[in-house]
Amino acid sequence: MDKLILIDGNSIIYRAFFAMPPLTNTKGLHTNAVYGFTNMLLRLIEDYKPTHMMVAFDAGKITFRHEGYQEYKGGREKTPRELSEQFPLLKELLQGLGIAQYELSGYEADDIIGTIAKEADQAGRQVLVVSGDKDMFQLASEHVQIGLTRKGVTEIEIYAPEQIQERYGLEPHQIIDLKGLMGDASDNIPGIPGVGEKTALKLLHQYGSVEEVLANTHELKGKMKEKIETHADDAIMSKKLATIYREVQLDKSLDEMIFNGLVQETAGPALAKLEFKSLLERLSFSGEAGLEEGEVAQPALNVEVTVTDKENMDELIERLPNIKVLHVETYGDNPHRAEIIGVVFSSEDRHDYVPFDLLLTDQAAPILNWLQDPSIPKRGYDLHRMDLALHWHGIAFAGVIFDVQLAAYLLDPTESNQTVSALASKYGLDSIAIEEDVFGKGAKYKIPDVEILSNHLARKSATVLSIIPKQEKELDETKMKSLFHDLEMPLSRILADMEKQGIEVHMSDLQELGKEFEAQIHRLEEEIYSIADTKFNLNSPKQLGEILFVKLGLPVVKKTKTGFSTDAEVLEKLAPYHDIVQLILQYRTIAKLQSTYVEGLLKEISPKTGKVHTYYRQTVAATGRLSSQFPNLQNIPIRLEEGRKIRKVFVPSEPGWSILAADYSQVELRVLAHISQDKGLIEAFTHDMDIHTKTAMDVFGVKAEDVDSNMRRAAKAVNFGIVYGISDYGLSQNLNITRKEAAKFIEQYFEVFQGVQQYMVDIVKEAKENGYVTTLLERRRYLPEINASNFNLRSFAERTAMNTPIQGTAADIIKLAMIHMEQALSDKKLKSRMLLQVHDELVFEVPEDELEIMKSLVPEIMGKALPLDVPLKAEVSYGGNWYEAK
DNA sequence: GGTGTCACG
DNA sequence: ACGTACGTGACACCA
Repeated sequence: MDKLILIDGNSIIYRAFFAMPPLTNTKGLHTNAVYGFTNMLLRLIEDYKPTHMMVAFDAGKITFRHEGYQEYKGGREKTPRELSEQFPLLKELLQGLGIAQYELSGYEADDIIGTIAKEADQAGRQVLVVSGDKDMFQLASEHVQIGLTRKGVTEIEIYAPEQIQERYGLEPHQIIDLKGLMGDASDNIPGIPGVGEKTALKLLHQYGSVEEVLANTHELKGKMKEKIETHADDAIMSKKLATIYREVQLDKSLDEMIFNGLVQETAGPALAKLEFKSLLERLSFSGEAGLEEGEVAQPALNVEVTVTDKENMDELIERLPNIKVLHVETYGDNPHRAEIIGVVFSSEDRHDYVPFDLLLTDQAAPILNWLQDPSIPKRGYDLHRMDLALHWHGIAFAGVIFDVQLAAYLLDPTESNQTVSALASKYGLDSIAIEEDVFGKGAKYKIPDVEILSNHLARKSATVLSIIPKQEKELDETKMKSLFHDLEMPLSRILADMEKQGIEVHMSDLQELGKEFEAQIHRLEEEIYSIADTKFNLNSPKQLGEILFVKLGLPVVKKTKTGFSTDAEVLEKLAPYHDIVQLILQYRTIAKLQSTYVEGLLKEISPKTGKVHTYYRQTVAATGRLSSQFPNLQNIPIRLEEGRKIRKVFVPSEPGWSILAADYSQVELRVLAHISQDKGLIEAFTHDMDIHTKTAMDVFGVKAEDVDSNMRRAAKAVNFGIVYGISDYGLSQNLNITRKEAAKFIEQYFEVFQGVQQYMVDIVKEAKENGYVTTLLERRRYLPEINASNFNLRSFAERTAMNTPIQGTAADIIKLAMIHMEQALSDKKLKSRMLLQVHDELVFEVPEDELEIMKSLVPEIMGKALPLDVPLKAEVSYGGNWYEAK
């Protein structure tokens, strides 16, 4: 039995546009409407399994309806540019998916649909018309149903004549009479003024049609009669306008609409081009009935996998010289604690899977030697993680030269989905299963049978292998080859070494500190409960809000999505009203220290080493910075004394050694001075002036000795603001002043630092032209929203354009310094070890006899990391623990 | 899993 | 008029 689906393309893309949140691809094209459309399309295909499909579009602006009525569809909002640019995208996608589309000059989509539906109906074929427009109801019949989109777009509601009867008490053909009487504001169809749906329905239930209503006006009375009589012509014309023309001369046959499922070869690339990754993944692996549980549908990808056992291991050993890609499959988020499931060794024509246990047998020794030989180049995806996992299993992995994840990060640092599966889509390669489908997620994680497992891992490894040349080309085109090979790749080795080394935490001291915090927490809790006269969960913002704003009736300063805001900023403002507030602030401070820095840190101490081994992530921060996890050692307290004490438990791992820390002084502002070439800023740093005081002098026009603490504080905030991509609103919030005052500060600042102002203008312009910004070392960040018509999105992108080159260049610089530092330590055969990086600070542990040399070596190397037009300065300090190194 | 809060640069 | 400072990660709630 034939089943036709006819889609009103214009209507659905409109609905989709307004139903979907904004969405742009990396090229800055809006794709939300196409995305919504596609989602709906896939759902339709799944649910209705059509044999024929066609999407109709309006063609041109003037249709035959305008011949009689110029104002038809007048008064409509102009189609937003964000939508109009999506029409060609949709049409191209449909072509790729293998779905017929049709438009005919002078006709609207519904006329085409009406004509086809009529023919199909007469032939007895089942038809589903999909639209967001109720006008389509007039087409309903025994064989023709109308699918009307609901609130969103993916949900559709089916109307057969019975449902229309139920809803309006009308036959489908009477829908045009309804429109004739009540009109349609969105199409500028007038109808009869003052007649809405209710009146129109009443009249139609009585008389049946517009003509009959007009013939019987004598039976009506009052205003109604008058209006209908004076607007009789309008009603007739409106009915005509609402009538779908069903006699269009079509030059398209039913055969051209045959739908045999999506055309895999072209659908993949078309979806990939739009960067619809989730759809790509969904398409490849769903809706294919008949799979056993745990089995994953795999589209054709020529991968043969050999599962290694004792008998055939020698084959693999012989092939080792040909291996191009290595994949170590791990389980667990924290690579220091990850289990290793197995390893794949890939060359173009063969993939060997080795279960990890087998790798630890004597027979596998040559394989281990291969893994540990630094002169043998290794390529793969996330080698950093593999290295750590192997390390804790006693294998000293070496020789990495190309990491696909790291390359993917440089090519688009804002892409959060960098899985091999996502990269396969990006490069239009045969898709591979997503991890969740193979292993299950969370508690349901289960390693599948070796057959499925080895096949999946081999496919992954094969994909990695074919991605490498594509990335090499792209890195070349984007001038990031050197950044990749000379900076990020070597850095990944250094980070892994720092992480393996770890930093010692004095456990019993930390526990002692925990006891002190515990006592304070207890005391504060008691006091707070007694003042509040009730016990409640102090850690629950909801319950706390209830106490403060309902029970105690304190003024509400700020609201969150879910209720009252109780953050520190709010509590500071409430402090004068009630004694309880200060106590809550203290409680919050100590509770944070206790849960995150005492209990949290204790949990992370390795029983094996007595140290914490953080994991630096090199592929998450959009600006090029590192991030730190398990535990995060980049946010250990320092600003408040209570918290700063935590630093005392970070100690050297060998007796007699010291902790030495060196931090860059004002790197970001120095970078800004260099990039902007601002004369005043360069001058200030050349003479190593206190930059905030200098800013205060210039902005407020006073002498150095007349800068008071308030002026310096304001100047400091302005400097921060500049680095963040300043806005008067942001500055006013930070300084607690009015927006006008903030704007005045900014104006004065730019008056003095005109080079900075020019930079801000230029960088935004550059971003708008290129679609991206870069750092000094050519690190790149795309800003697809830089030309958005939405003010917020655009402003955000503009601030990012100002900030990223600054923050990113600072990140480049310290990464360079780390590479130079590691080189120097090894050249000079020093025993000192680099342990931590905190954005602008490096932390070492240093033996007694190297203190002197390190005190001068570290700042020297940091200072020379990258020559700028202003000096770079690093300040060094040391002591028996991290607290004392201040 | 999302939200609020807070620690750092 | 619009309403956010830039970049992260961890913890505790709560549905």
